[in-house]
Amino acid sequence: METSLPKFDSTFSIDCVIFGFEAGELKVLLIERNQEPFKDWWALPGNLVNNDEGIEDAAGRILDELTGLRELHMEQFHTFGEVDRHPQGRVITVAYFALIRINGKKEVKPMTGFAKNASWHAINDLPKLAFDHIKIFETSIQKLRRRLSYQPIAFELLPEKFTLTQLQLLYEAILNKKLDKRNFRKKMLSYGFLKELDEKQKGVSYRAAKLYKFDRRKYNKIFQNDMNAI
Amino acid sequence: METSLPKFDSTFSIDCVIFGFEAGELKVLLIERNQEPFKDWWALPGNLVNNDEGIEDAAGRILDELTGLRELHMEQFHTFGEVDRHPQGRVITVAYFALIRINGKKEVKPMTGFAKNASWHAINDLPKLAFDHIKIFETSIQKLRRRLSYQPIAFELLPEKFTLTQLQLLYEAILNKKLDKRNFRKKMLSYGFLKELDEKQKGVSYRAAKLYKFDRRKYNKIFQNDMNAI
DNA sequence: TAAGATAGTGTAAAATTTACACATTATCTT
DNA sequence: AAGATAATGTGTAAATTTTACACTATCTTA
Repeated sequence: METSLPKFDSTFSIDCVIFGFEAGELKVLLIERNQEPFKDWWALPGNLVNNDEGIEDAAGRILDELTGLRELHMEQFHTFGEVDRHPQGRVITVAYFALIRINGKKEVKPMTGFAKNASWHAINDLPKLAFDHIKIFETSIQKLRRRLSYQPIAFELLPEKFTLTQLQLLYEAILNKKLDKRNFRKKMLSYGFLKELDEKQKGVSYRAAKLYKFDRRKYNKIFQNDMNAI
Repeated sequence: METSLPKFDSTFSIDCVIFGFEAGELKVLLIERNQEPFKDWWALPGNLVNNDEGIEDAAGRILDELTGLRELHMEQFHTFGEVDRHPQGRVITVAYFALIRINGKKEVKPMTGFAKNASWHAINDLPKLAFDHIKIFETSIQKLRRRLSYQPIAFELLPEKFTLTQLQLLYEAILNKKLDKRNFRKKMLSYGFLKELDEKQKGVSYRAAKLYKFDRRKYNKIFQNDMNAI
């Protein structure tokens, strides 16, 4: 498979680990490759960076092209630069994670022929991945966990209005451990950046929970001197 | 200065923020450039990555060439990829910080003609830096602060045998705030990874302090399940 | 042997974290 | 409409951690 492909000179690419939260599970968006090498394998969405675009811009563009998703929260987390990462030549890859509210957007449509398919996979049940993408994924989850404690990233994964139980389930999914309900709620509310709405959950067949919103303005006020955070 | 220089295609480089601790101050090693652009300016040691070397290796090599330092603790912390970072063309730079025990090695000798000089600068008193190096530096110190709380990096900056006061001064320098002596010592010792030696500080004109060593084996045992750390 | 300089030490109050269980509310079923 | 079902929402006491705070001990030098 790999021997007949042309070699290229040093190139530069971006890979994205796109996280979503659905049905109490943390998921990652993978594409099914439509090109050699690793044709038909699952992979992280990624592509080469153009010479005339900044890497942040490139990350946004690539994400859009491969998944049709735009304007997501994206953060760089590591750069991978081993010489043998790619069978066709030297590729240095800056990895980003992106956070998305899956909501209704369950269906994702690749915008290029590069990927023939894109779908969500539970992080505990990933298929075999192309290149060194499993390593990139593992690094991403470590960084995500770490940042969860000092950046308000959880709210990028939830709908605008959410219940405290949903928030807790998300924390549990990211941290991969159970949390105590009362303590979790007490702590979250104590920060003061959650705004209780006059609205309740709908469409559930049991007592509906109160909805909350993340109040970014308050968050910024509270953590402006930073170096603290959640 | 910049208009007459040739343009190059996209290239890939590494810059290092080299931290040292001396006389109670956190310092950074800068080189004085010997080439355009920014000839005679102070800059972070950095250079292009070769096509046949991994970026970790490149970081080590570049550091060695520009400063004569080897085998330092190095960690990647961010990649800078704006299109206009370099006047001669597009350069994407992976930034590393390196930690060094200044000890006797105060004199640093660049091994290439690329830098005509290298010297230590207190972080609160840096000269004007070439390119976007001040931004890289600022990012590095933020990352360093963050990592101080979950990785045993302080010990990379101290001599093998150190006093608790030295350790505290280092923490204060990195975090840029005063700490309480009794609380600091209590906390540090409570971790259990500092080994008290039967030896005392020498050459001081006052009561000599006990010396301690960082016991990495114990550290690893304590934090093997990690996600906690200091 | 006195002066100078830093090392080394303990405790109480405050704040935070942890552990833990049941009554409430809404829906659904019969 | 009564009961079953399913998740919401709530408080307290104990344990732990963090904070604030000041004096004696030890060594060197003059």
